[in-house]
This record gives sequence, structure tokens and C-alpha cells, in this order.
Amino acid sequence: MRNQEVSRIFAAMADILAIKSASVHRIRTYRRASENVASLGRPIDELWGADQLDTIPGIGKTLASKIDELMRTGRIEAYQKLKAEVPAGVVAMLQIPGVGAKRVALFWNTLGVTTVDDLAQAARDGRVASLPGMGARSQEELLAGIEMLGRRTDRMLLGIAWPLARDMLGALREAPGVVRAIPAGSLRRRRETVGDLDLLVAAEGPDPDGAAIARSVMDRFCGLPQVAEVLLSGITKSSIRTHDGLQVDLRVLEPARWGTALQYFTGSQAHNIRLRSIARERGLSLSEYALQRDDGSQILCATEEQVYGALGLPYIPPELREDRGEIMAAQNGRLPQLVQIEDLLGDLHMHSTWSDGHQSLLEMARAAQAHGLSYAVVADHTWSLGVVRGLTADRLRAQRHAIAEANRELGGGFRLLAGAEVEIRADGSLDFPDEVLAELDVVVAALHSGLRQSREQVTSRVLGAIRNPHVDIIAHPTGRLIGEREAADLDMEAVFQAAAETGTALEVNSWPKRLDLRDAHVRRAIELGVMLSVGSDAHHGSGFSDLAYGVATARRGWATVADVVNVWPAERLLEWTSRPGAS
DNA sequence: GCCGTTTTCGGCCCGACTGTTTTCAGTCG
Repeated sequence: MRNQEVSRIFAAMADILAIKSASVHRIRTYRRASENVASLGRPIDELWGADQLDTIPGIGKTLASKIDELMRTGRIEAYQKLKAEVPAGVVAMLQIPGVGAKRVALFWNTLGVTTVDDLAQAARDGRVASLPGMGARSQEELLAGIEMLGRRTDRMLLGIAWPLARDMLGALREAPGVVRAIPAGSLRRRRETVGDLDLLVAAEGPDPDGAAIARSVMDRFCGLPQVAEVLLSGITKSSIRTHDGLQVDLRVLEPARWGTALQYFTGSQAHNIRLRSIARERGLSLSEYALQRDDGSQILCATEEQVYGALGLPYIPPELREDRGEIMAAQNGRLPQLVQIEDLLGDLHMHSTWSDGHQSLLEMARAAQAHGLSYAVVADHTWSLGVVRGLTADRLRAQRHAIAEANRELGGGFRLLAGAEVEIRADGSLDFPDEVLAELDVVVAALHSGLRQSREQVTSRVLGAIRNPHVDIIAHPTGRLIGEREAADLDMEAVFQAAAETGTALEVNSWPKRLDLRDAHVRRAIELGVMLSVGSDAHHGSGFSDLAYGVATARRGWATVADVVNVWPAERLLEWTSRPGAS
């Protein structure tokens, strides 16, 4: 799987071309190609093998031939040439906040600096301030930016960023004149990680242009307890840095322009560029403030539906706005009806104090019920995972009695189903024999060890589990932990095909750190006819709220209710687990 | 470099903020 390698090379080529002052459109082409390859969801090697590289959006003849060259020879001559032209240390200067390609070229060409350290020294010597367009102030900013490089934070998990945004917005809602306050940007699109937060506030007040109200909201924002540093503060836009290093941008606008503003600040950039092209075709110019006709008259949009409507499109849910075909789907009336959190009737993956959970069966059941579910599968770990007190066959049977008792206690309003999160062991076997699995309502199987095995080994383990007639769901299939652990080196195409054949569901695990399957895999799985289970993996009653992240990930993969098994009532689910060939 | 109801050339989104500037260039999203 060489998607990341191709993506990285194209991004690097874009950087170098920018420093060389190539056409901005050509540079953008490389960046877009880089992003599209990274979010492909299937191995680029396969597309290459099938001579289908040109089916990737933004990949034409030239880039396809470069990928082909990489696959055949292991290198891209044009990339090697570019790298030889611009020293790596010069390219690295692009990472400095406030420094773009033009300034990098300026520093390199006039000061002769070829590393960030050299550049810092030049700034300390005062040589930067004398450059055209630079001054004492920008020299200071440059040094501060270089300083920042060292303590830059990684992208933040969705599950951490979301509550942070919620808290900040809660405080802003109390400011006078604020009528709406929500997160925009990648957070609203529910990307698995976010690089910054974009907050959007609609405010109105007594003064005609709303400037005083906007100012007061900005002041409140810059004074929030989370703020470590104010980066910039204008009348429509302010940026701060939080104590944990996350940049947060706030925009304030009038309610009448909410639709265009929300649409614009939600992005993605690629989606917006495409949308604005469509506007141009209709003689309109789209900005965050309005749709403007050629004669200068404006169409104000208070809702996003109006924005899309004016462009002849239905509303496109934020999770789809990545320029991955959603606009064409919208034009053709083929947008998917995405699954919603309210559609989930059950959760097929939760734990209790019987293994490593923190609450009893009854407590977990009541928490699930409080989250709007009507059933949940008790899927505690099994004995091979000794560190979490995994269940032996005897304890598993004892647990079934406890589940029956809990169900009596719960009355008819909620139902616990008997299951287990069975280990797929390093040798490929499951840690319970078929006759034990056959006694369970739902069997979840998962990898927890041996994740670094060879592609052949680890893939064959998962395929074996999928083909076991008792196994209903594969939990967190790739085992990745975002920012901590790479996914196992699985042949995902083979996994999807086997799961589609056997009717085994693949989980979209809702833990913010997992989100596994990830969005691109969800989309590919659906294309191949795989059923999904959005699982909370809750170890505590509060864990069911993570389902929102799992649903968001499924939505980013274009999942509808028809693709998800836990939208079914318990009876239908049980029919499915006892399907032909299943236990 | 890509792409096509503007179709093989000539387009390619739009605006805020900042600093160094007397009208703009660079960066960012």
C-alpha cells in the first residue's frame, strides 16, 4: 500500500514548485492530487495494476505516468530533479508560521540561508529586517514563528476537539447579541483529527453595522480561560492559541449572512473551490458574505440550503464536503441519505465489570437506554486477553445467567444480548471452540495482539475469523490508534471481499482514538457490499456518547441506514446472526 | 497539471489580516 508515499511525494513536489514560483494552479494540482491519493480508501498499487490511475480525481496523464514510474522504478525522476534544485532545509522553512513560498524564496535567494537555523541566525543578526517587504516587526514575528516550530502540537483528536469547542461556544453564547454559535471547519465535517478550530458566531445589535457587538464578542473570545495567546484580533476574525497549543479562529457575522458564512467556513477548501466554479458558471460570485450577481447586486442567504439551492443543488451534509464526488452526486440527485445517530437502535460492542469495563451489566444497560438505544450486546473480552480479566468459557456461561437476570430487572424496555469480543489469536485461531460461540447471540471477533505480523499472516487471521460461521462482526478491523499505532498491514480489499461474501459485518469503532474502520475504508467497504456495525466499545456508561463519532465516521464514508446492522430492531438483528452459515 | 453543457485551449475561488506600505504583497484558510 503506497498511497502515503505517493501522497507525500506530490505534496513535497508542490512545496518545491511553490518555492520555484511555478504556476499556482499547477501547484494546487499537485496538492489536490496528494490529498486525493491519501484519502483513496484502496491501495493505489491496485489501481495502477488495473490501469485505472486516471479514475482518481485530479490525476491526469502526467501525474498518472509519474505514479507509474514510481511503481516500476521505485522513484520519480522529476521529483529527484526538484529535490536537487531546492535544499531540504529551504523547503522546511515553509513549516514556519507566517512564512510562505515567496518569503522562503526571498530568504534563500538574497540571504543565502539554506536551513531554518541559518535563517534564525540571520534574523537575530538583523539581516532579515532589511529585506524588501520585511521590517523589524516581521523579523520578530519570524523568530517567534521559528520558536513555535519546536513546540508545535499535532492534530487533535475529534473526540477531544469537539468538547473543547462546545465549552468555548457555550461561553460565547452568553455574550450579548449572539444568536447562533457553532463549530465550522473540519470539526463540523467531523474529520478524525483537526488542526485548528473554526468557530462561527452570528450576532446582531443596535448599531447598524454590528461592529460594536462584534467587537464585544471578539473581546470575550480573547479573554476566555482557554486562551494562552492572542494571534490576531480584527472585527470579523480573531485567532487565539490555547494553552495546549491549538489555534482557534472565531468569525462573527450578521444572521442574514449565516448561510454563506457557514457554508464557506465549513469547507473543505476543495469543495468550496468547486462550488464557486459552479457559481461562476451561473454568473454568480460566491463568497462568505453573499452570492453576488455580475451587476453587483447581492443574494443574501441565511441558510446553507439557500446557498446550495441558488446553485441548483440540494443540501450537502458537511461530512461529505471533501470534493470526493459529492457535488456530482448532488447534481445527479444521487446523494446518499446518510445514517444518523437517531437511527441506531442498538450497540453491538460494549463491556462490563465482567472484563475490563467499569460498570455493571445493569448500569451499562441503563446508560445505553438513556442514550436512546433499545438493546446492547455485552461483548466482554475473552480469556486470551489476560490483562483485562478476559472471560473463560465457564465465566461466559455464568455471565449469560447474569444477563438474563439483568433483563428481568430491566423489564421490557431494554434488552441485553449475550456476546463476547473473542480474540483472534496470533496463530489465527479463535480462543473459544465453535460450540461455545454457538451459544452466544452475537459474536464479535478482534485482533489485539500480533498486529505487526506480516501482511500475509495478519490478513489470513482476519480472513479466517470472517469465514468462521459463528463470527458476526470484526471489531476495530485494522487495530490502528490515531497518532500512536499504525494499522495492521491488512489486505483490506481481501478483507472487504470476504466480509461481503459471508455477510460478516465490519465495525466502525467509535473510540476517538480508533475510528476504525476509518472514513475512506467505510466508503470502499460499502462499494463492495459490506455491512457495518457502528460500535461504541463503551467501558463506562458515558462511552455511549462516543457513538456520535462512529456515526460521523460512517457518514464520512457515505453510509446509509441500509449499510448498518445496528439500525435494526433486536429481533431482526438476531435473525441476521442466525443467518444461513452463521451461528 | 487538470479539465470539458465554455471540450484540446484557456481558464483555474475569494476575502481578512498584517506589516510595510502611501496602494500593495504575502500568508492563511
